[in-house]
Amino acid sequence: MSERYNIKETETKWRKVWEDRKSFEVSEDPDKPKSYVLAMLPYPSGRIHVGHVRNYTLTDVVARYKKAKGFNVLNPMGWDALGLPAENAALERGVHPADWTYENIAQMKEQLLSMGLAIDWSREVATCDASYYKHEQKMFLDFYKNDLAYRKESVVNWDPVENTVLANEQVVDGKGWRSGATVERRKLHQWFFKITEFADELLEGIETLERWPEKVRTMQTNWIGKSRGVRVRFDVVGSDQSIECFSTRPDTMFGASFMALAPDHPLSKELAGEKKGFDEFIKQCQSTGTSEAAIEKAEKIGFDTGAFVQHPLIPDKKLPVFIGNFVLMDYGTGAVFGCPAHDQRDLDFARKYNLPVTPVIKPENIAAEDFTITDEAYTGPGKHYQSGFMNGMNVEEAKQAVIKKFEDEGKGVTITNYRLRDWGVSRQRYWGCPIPVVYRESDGACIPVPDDQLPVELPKDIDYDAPGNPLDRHPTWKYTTCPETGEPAIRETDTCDTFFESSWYFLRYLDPKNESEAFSSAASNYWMPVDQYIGGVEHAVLHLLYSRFFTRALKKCGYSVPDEPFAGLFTQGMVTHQTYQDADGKWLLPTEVEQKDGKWVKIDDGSAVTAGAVTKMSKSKKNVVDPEDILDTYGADAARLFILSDSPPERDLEWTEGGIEGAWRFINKLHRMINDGLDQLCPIDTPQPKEFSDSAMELRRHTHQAIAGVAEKIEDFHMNKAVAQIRELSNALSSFKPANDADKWALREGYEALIRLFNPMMPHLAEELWSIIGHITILADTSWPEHDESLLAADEVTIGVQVNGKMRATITLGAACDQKEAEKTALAQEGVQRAIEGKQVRKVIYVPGRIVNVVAG
RNA sequence: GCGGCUGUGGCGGAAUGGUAGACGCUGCGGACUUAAAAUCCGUUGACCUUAGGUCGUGGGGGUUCAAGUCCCCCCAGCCGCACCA
Repeated sequence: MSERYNIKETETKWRKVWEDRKSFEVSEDPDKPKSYVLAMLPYPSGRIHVGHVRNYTLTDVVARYKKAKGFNVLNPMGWDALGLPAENAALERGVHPADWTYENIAQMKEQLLSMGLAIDWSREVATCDASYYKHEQKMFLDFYKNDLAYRKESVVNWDPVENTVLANEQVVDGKGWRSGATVERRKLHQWFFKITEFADELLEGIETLERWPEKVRTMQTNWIGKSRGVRVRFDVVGSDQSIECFSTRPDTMFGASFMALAPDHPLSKELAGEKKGFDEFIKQCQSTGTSEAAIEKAEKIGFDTGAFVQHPLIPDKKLPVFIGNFVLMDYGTGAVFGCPAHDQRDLDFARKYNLPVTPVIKPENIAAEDFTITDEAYTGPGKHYQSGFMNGMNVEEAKQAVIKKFEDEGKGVTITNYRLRDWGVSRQRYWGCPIPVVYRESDGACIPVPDDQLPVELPKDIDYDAPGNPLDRHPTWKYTTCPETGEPAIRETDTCDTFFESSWYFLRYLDPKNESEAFSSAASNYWMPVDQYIGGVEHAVLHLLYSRFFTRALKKCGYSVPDEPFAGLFTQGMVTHQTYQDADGKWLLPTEVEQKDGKWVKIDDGSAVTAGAVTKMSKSKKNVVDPEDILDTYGADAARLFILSDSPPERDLEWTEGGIEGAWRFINKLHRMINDGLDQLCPIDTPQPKEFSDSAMELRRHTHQAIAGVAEKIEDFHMNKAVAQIRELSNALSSFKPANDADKWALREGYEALIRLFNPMMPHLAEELWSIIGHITILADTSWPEHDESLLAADEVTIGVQVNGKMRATITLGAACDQKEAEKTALAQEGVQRAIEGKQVRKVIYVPGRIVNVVAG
């Protein structure tokens, strides 16, 4: 009997071997195909969570598999180390953000190391190192010089809890994405990146991202929000003012019955500011919440300014001008014309304020006199009528015609409107990358810090005793001189949004020791783009859109990068866990409860516990497990196996004790099976026998099917199915009892394949067993096994026999069996005979290897 | 409201239009043991007393020799976007 598998000792041993041999360190090798496999870099919070374990396990399977398949695999790791939590720790505990961050990195690195990941740690990067953000500052200045970064005063999203500005992408339902505080609007001088310059390219690029999830592509498309339309000028009656409207449906112009301005439209106040009730109305608009629920319920209300605009196409028609709470200043021009017959919102508004409803498009099969609009706007296709020169045209023709008329008469222009806004990057925080510009005191000129003075480093000595940005209060840091004139100057005290760092880190990994430039063209040309990127879907628009902007922006500045940074993207599901509450409703940790006689109780006092919903692991609900405990108790391989085996990677994974124990049992079983079965294997390197028994051939078929199947499943990210097939093969191997030397050869072939197949999932165990069965090489350097195509198909197959589509029997036929014989065999079956009794066989359908269906009636 | 995804045993989940439930978890029975753990063997969709059947992939229609899979119409859950002109 073999000794029990000593997980800790064995796993540590193999990690040491990989480390000593630098198994996963790579360099550019033009003779080998490359594969850049990347996991989203973690924020160094101090401890890894199960979501990280899932992310890195998936990445590791791909990396190890690709390596075995002969690719030169780059699989790096680093730390997204700038950001708010470090400053909060500083505030709460008085530790310096840098110290806190580097300690966390050290701790988390230990934890990651214990997972046995095939990472090239020589390329490790921490974004808070000046050696990292130095290059970032250079990029900032390159953007500035190429007109991709600019500074302007603008209304910004101010998070009152984090005391900083947020980008539009970071505001969710009117609340800060991290703090949850209701965002305020403030006017500040801010730095922006001109992401809108690439709006069209970013949109078109989405088409090329064939290996991205459809969901993410849709989200980005919606976020960019392109719409084609026309901007039309309406002259205000009795004034020399005019108002511009954006419309995607200018063809409905003849049905226009009012105009609505945004409450904060400059003309709103000018046209109606003196009117009674104006101030109250504006106040009412502002008090409407921005939450989904508030918008859903918010009634469309308007305020009649009393002013009119001239209809641009109908000389004697004037439209009343309202201020509408539903009109957004941020979108289009902040003014819309209302065509109630063909827009539901306009119809609701028109009914409320008794405005005319004039239909101008009707379905073709209805006569004009029979077509009326009651409480539902008509938005379908049809022909125009009551529309002057557009009469008889369909929607598309009418659009063309009216746009041409506007353009000819100089009343309007075709424009493309985007929802996407430029990316505001200024943050009033200390723990970020300093924006490398100074402002000359004499004239306020904005002067870039010259390259040779980079990096602009953060000062070490800061205090958090007062609210606000410590950089701004620092006694000396911001006082400097103008690099051009030597006059006194003030440094920019805003730092960059931390999404800056994550927008290009995958390029720094390519060349992390390079001091003179962010990365060399040679490295970029060899490794880029990332072949497989893996991470959470929560970055669908933020990080993933910013990175796509970055490659384009860098390219424009002369850097050697492809347009698209990530050729393949995989978004993993969340890790969930059951929740537990005690009698008082207090949340309990999974480690505080146990199941006794089918009921959940508290371990310390046996009191009753309510087991609740299975939800995403969260600290507030305490339904978390600490990966370190798991790695410590069951080892890395068991944790990795469980994470891969239960759920498809794109779906949510429920973490269960039973699941991790099941994985652990399988690992022990494999170890036992091979240790106990060593004497049933032929010696290593025995030549292949010429003859095999039927049972050995069957075993070999299992083996070769698994080799082909597992590879295919890993490539398709069906890791759960790959694990299932590995288990099937192991079942086949463990029940095989060799009776002769050829059998022993077949069994060794199976074991060797098995070990190589599960190596990407359980690399420690795989190395151990590989060595136990006699190899002196290591698996990390061993190629993927090759399958023999001729062994995949069986000589005989068992197929079902249906009568009128219902299963009645199964028969075993030779692989080459023809229709006639199949028919004969099928009809001879007792069950088939019973089913066709008294009926006439009309037809027999035979699909070789699949089915026989007897049609009788 | 718009867009997307999902719906299969007690549970997680498998099924190029062709034997529904692979693989695993749980449960049940048994072996080993003084006993337990571990391990091993058997069994585990529902219903009909059995031979053998019947029913079963959220619901309803349809196409087909054959539908979990394709088409149409619903329902439920999750996610994203949203007064977007």
